[in-house]
Amino acid sequence: MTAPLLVLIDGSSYLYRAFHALPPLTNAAGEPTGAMYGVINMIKKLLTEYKPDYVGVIFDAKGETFRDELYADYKAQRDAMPDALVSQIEPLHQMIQAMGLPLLAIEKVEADDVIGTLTAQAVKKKWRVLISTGDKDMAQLVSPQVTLVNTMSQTLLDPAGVEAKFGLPPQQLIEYFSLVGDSSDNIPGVPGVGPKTAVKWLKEYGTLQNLLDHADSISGKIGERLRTNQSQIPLWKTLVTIKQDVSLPIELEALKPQNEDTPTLLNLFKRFEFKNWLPGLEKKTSPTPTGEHQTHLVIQQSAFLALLKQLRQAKLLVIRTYTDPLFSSLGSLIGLSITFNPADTFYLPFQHHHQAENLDLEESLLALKPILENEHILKCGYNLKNDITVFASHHITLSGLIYDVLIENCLLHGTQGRQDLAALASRFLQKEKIEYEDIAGKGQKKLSFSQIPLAPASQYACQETAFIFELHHLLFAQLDSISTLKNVYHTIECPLISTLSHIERHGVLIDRVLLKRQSEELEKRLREIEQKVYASAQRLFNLASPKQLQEILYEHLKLPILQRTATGQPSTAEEVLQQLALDYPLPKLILEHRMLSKLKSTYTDALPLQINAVTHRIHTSYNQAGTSTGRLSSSDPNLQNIPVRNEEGRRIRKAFIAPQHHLIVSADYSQIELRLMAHFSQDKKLLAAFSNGTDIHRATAAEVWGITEEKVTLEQRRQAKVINFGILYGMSAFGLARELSTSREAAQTYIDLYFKRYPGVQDYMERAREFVHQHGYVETFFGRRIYIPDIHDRNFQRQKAAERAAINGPLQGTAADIIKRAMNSLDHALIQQKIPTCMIMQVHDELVFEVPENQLDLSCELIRQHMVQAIELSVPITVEIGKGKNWDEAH
DNA sequence: CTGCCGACGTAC
DNA sequence: GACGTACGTCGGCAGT
Repeated sequence: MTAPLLVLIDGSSYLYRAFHALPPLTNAAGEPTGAMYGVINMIKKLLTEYKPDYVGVIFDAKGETFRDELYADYKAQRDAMPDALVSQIEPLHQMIQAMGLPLLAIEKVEADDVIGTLTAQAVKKKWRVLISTGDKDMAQLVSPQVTLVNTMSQTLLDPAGVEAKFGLPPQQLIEYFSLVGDSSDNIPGVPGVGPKTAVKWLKEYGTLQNLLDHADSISGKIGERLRTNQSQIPLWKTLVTIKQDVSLPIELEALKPQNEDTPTLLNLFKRFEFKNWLPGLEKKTSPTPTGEHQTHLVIQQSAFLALLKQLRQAKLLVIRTYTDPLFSSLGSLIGLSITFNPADTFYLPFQHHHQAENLDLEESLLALKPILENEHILKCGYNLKNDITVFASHHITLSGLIYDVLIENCLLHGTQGRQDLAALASRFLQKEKIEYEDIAGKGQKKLSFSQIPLAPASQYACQETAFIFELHHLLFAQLDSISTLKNVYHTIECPLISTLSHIERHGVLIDRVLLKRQSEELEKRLREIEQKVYASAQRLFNLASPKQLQEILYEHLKLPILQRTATGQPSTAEEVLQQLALDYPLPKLILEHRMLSKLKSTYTDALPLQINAVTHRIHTSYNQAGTSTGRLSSSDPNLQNIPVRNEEGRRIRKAFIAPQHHLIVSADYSQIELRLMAHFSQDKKLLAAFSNGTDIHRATAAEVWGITEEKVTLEQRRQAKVINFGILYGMSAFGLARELSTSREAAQTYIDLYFKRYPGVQDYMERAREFVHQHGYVETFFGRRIYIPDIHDRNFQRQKAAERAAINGPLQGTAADIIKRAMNSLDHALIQQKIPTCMIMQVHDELVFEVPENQLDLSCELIRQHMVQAIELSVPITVEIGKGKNWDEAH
């Protein structure tokens, strides 16, 4: 029987070498991956070649070690680790652990000393040891039982090898390095003494001590050097000696390789796109088990009753409703899938077209209602807002709403990539979901859910529910480990789900007739402009086509090309046409046409088509998981980009009306992001300006131009406003210059002056940049993370853009958190106090309400209070409230 | 006919 | 190249 083999891998040394030796690979998301790849590749080779009985992968832990304490300059020559390397450490550790390999990173102990100690312990047990490192210092550990291997250069070092390489046996290497020094650790040794001299001396005198005892007899300049440095040599010796007796929190026997955690490893390899290793792993994970969970199609009354019994005892129910897309969330329930353990999933058909096989909808819902409304039975789902709305239309208030895997994923992993259930299942469970198209078909003959035969429908629904259960299990464990995110989930996002459902369901009343009239008027004006344009250009063409317009302007009429689009085409964007309009007549007409056709196509024509036939209202959809910063987005239709900035556009808002005896109330946070900048930066001047309640743009103008506030002209105030907005977005001199139509130099002067007056703001920006480089995300006041993966992009411009996103992120994100908190507490208060005021829209820093006339003052006061109380900052929060018969008047 | 992308424009 | 976050419409083009 041969002695057990222990392989010790110097992870830090390889990580560093791989990072510098390999090309800077990244994945599609821009995360650097090269060093991880190199290290894992090396480990795999090593394992295949030596098949060790025990393995340890050792890394330096963060922080100082005894060597730093002994010698302040230890490794002082080394640059700070580059971000692109730092970011690879954590995932690399995860991979190694997922491979089942024991990983050691022990605080205050260097990897070398851990390796030395483990080696000594193994030698005592008569094990064989193979140390895999790129570091030549380790040669001092070599003995008949201990061999060194440099896996990158494929060289082995046994005692004979050491002798051949250094000219000395391993046991003399410590004294050798004490004399020669080690430039990679910033240990100088004796200046002037290199390998040759050191070997000569040690051969002649045997030991370092004997050499020092005879230091006087060494002649020449080199002898003098030895004598002057004599006192330092013991320190060098301590520093270069690898310790073999540190105390370790682990036994040698614990270094047995464990089973590989294939799913986790597969996740990591997928994320970092280590594609050549995926096939091997995928073979190991069992193929998608459609039969893994038992699906129960519940059509018998007896089966339904038995299920009810089990549901009542459940702690957590995963549910998912199915409706026909035509009626969407306001429509009625076609079926319901439900599970309390992923091994058994149930599908309850209510309105499928095979009528004989449906459960009775009314009767079943009546029986399910107490369970669905029971707050103590927690509910879990995917995009629960939809399910809440469906149940609400059946007079069921889904309660005990805790877990939405869509939102869990969004908080934990950001909004990158697809977030649909199929994508999450593939990404986190390595399971492929049945495509909806596979059961419903596509194109013309696409079936609505109620038309799909019962068997595939229930198979599909049960699989989804089982996946949601498993995803929740996985994602919640992650969420649970990050208390700040868990807090954001429970205090902000989770209550917001039902708040949004309320807003969407209530909808907004629209004056259809007014929009119709506006469309007709716009149509007329557009025709007139078109005729003029065709006359002027001497051609007929499609004004709405940038391509055709570009041909007319730049080829036919030969106007100067002032700017090009991202793809290199001559631009016809507004800004460019504004310029051209100064010298030519046509661009001005086109601009007017652009504005009017935008209004018509996007608003006056499109909005009426979105009016619900039953409620006569528009029911937008708010997406809670759609933006990186935590803002909501709105779609179908988007009510967050209704025009307001010019009179022409504002007419659209006149069509957003209150019903009889009601008014529209609009409440918006005043300068919320600049106030947050004041709070985050704690800049004295900015704090003071807000505390004094002065006009912030006027105050900024006064600071930048060095005048008193009274002397600020309207033009200066306007420019200061542009500067303030630019600051929030990290705008450059170039951007500011363009915005103010001034020179780059002048803009740079403004920026310099701004930072001089508000130094705290500059500090804030620098802190944000630093934070994002270190963590890959930034945080809001309440602890939400805004993930900025581009910060690791090798493309300089993208990295700069990522820094700007990092500056803006905490401001935009905290503002989003604040208004969400206000929405939740208002929604709750209005329901609790049975006030018939309804929240009907959110536009980032504005909330819009429909208020009965007789409740006006009370409601406005309530709204203001809840909005103001949503956060406590170093500066006051102010809310501006307007009222009117329509949204335009309410401003 | 359908789906995707670029260009443009609207909001905060 | 140069200002952060969204969504909708249109034309154009490649595919069915």
